[in-house]
Amino acid sequence: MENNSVSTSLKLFIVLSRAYKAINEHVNKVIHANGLNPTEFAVLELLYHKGDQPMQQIGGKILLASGSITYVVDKLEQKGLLKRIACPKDRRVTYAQITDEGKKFIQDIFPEHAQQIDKLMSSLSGEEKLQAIELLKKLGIPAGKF
Amino acid sequence: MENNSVSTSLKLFIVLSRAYKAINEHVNKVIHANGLNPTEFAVLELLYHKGDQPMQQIGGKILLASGSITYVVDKLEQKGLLKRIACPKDRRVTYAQITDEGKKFIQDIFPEHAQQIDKLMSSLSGEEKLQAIELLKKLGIPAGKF
DNA sequence: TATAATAATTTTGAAATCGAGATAATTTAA
DNA sequence: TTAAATTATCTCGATTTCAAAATTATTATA
Repeated sequence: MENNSVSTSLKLFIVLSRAYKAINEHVNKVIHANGLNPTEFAVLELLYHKGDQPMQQIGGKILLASGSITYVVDKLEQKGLLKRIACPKDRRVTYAQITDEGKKFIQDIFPEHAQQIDKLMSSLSGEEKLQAIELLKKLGIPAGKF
Repeated sequence: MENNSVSTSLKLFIVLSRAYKAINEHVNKVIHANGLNPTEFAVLELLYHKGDQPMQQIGGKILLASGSITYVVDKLEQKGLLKRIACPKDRRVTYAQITDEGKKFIQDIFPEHAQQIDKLMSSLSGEEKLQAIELLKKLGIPAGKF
């Protein structure tokens, strides 16, 4: 049974992918219906919940290449949902800052977003969700080692 | 605590996304190093493990728009890893079939692929993996309801 | 049997993402 | 202090994906 661990891992990989994609598909629909794509939403939500961010850090947090950040921030700036702020201490750095309009947008959208996710996860009990969180935490972190 | 369920679900959504992306990032690197992109690999693996598939079904199984299937199948056909077979019973339908070269490719790649996934998941014990599989199964399936 | 509705695939144009290189600013080291 | 290395952002070209429309084939209906 040396093979057993590998096939269990493969199975886990498959159900992980399915679960992620299935849930995301629905979440993305709501975001899209509100005129943003998932990446734009992720950036805006980051700024809303975590405050101003240097462009570069955005890339690290939502896993996006530097060229893509410029693109997404452009889009959001064109829509008036964020603005660029030059850093006074380091002129290489530009901060992205959510605008009042952006805040209003997130405030309008977020409750629906959160509730939809809750609905999509209603097949698990509260206890099961906590179990899943613990297991997935373990799974997510150590991948950096390889 | 009416809010508690929602915030637990949000947390689960976040760790699910992180785990998926973290693992996928590494898996994709190996695939890429072998000259395919993740979508091409998914199509080829599907054909290898499940046999010939009508174009349309491929889209359903790996969650891809019809136009994208044409594109990916073109790519794989150009690389000699699959071929199109006209359906004799319904001339609207085209089957994608893996070639011998394609089979050889998967046979070469798959063990490394599987072992890498096993490594990436080594932070969980066998028992934990089985738990995670059960929980994620529950999570993945019912999303179709919404 | 025609006609209309449905279905499968392809085509097309636009959007999103990446990676590599360019530019500009800062820091380190000689 | 100058030169080299590093860092942050942006630009550009290529790839991948989608959505909508076009094409071709089949099935259902009048």
